[in-house]
Amino acid sequence: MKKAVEILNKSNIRPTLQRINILNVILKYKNHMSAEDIYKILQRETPTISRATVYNTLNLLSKNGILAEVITPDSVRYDYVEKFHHHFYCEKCKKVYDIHDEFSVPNIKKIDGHIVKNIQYCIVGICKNCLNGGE
Amino acid sequence: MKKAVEILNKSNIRPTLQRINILNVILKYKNHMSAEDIYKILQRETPTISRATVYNTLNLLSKNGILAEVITPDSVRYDYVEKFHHHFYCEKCKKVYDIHDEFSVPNIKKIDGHIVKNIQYCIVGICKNCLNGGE
DNA sequence: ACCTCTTTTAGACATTGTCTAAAATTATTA
DNA sequence: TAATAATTTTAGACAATGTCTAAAAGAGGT
Repeated sequence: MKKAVEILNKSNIRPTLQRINILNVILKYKNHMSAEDIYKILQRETPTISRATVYNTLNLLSKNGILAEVITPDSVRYDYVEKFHHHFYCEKCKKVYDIHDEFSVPNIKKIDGHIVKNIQYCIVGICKNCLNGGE
Repeated sequence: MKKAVEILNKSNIRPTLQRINILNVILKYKNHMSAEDIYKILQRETPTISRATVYNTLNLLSKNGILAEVITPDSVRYDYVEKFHHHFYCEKCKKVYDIHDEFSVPNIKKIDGHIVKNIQYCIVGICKNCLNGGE
């Protein structure tokens, strides 16, 4: 599985073992996980991984456009995005769903003098599954 | 300053002392504060106020449409909204700014089978003030 | 090898939010 | 009014999320 290494190299990010592992977790589970989720999964394999490394790496990958930060009411989730899409957050089960409907987001780089780095919809509600009583 | 009691009564929420105080803090400071901010301010006057009361009340007021929950990457902020507007979050100073530009938000009640309760933009970047070196 | 720069670690600390059982308050009924 | 029922608040433990720092480990260039 050399995809992670390629992705890192393309952005001139030194492909350390930790970074590869972190990216691989995201590529494998496609769950919109929080940093803590990713940290916990990695700890099972490599108990010495540091929380700071996970947070720093996720930040680095986001800054380089490799990951999208999905903002939810309870945490930031990370998503490896190949095709742009929106996200829906269920306030009951806390899951994030991809939304492929194409409503547009204004393409602004600056507003009222502030520099815009990231603009996204936060769509919050109760998901299909929870409406049916959860599982 | 519009009466907190009136606002509560109009929504049939029993105007207890704690609820009045909480709402008054929001009406007075127009700062897009987090629950913790509000809790800390109230503690100065009434040290016995409970964190749970603050969180429960903010929730109740939001559910009744009295307050808007502004979702940011680090916390939910509360805003007493008279006229609908958007928000900008500065990732450096953590401040939230009102944005009165009118780009529209899709008016959807349901998407992919999920019920939508709240849809808003998350606009993140560096604010005008921090660009000028902060204060 | 040596030196320098980058990266990771460990763990304390801070912030944000949830939960619960008991106490206090308010409303309702007898 | 007194007794009872329902609502609200409290205190504080607990949980989840995120930041920070100094020291150690690792990698690259000469």
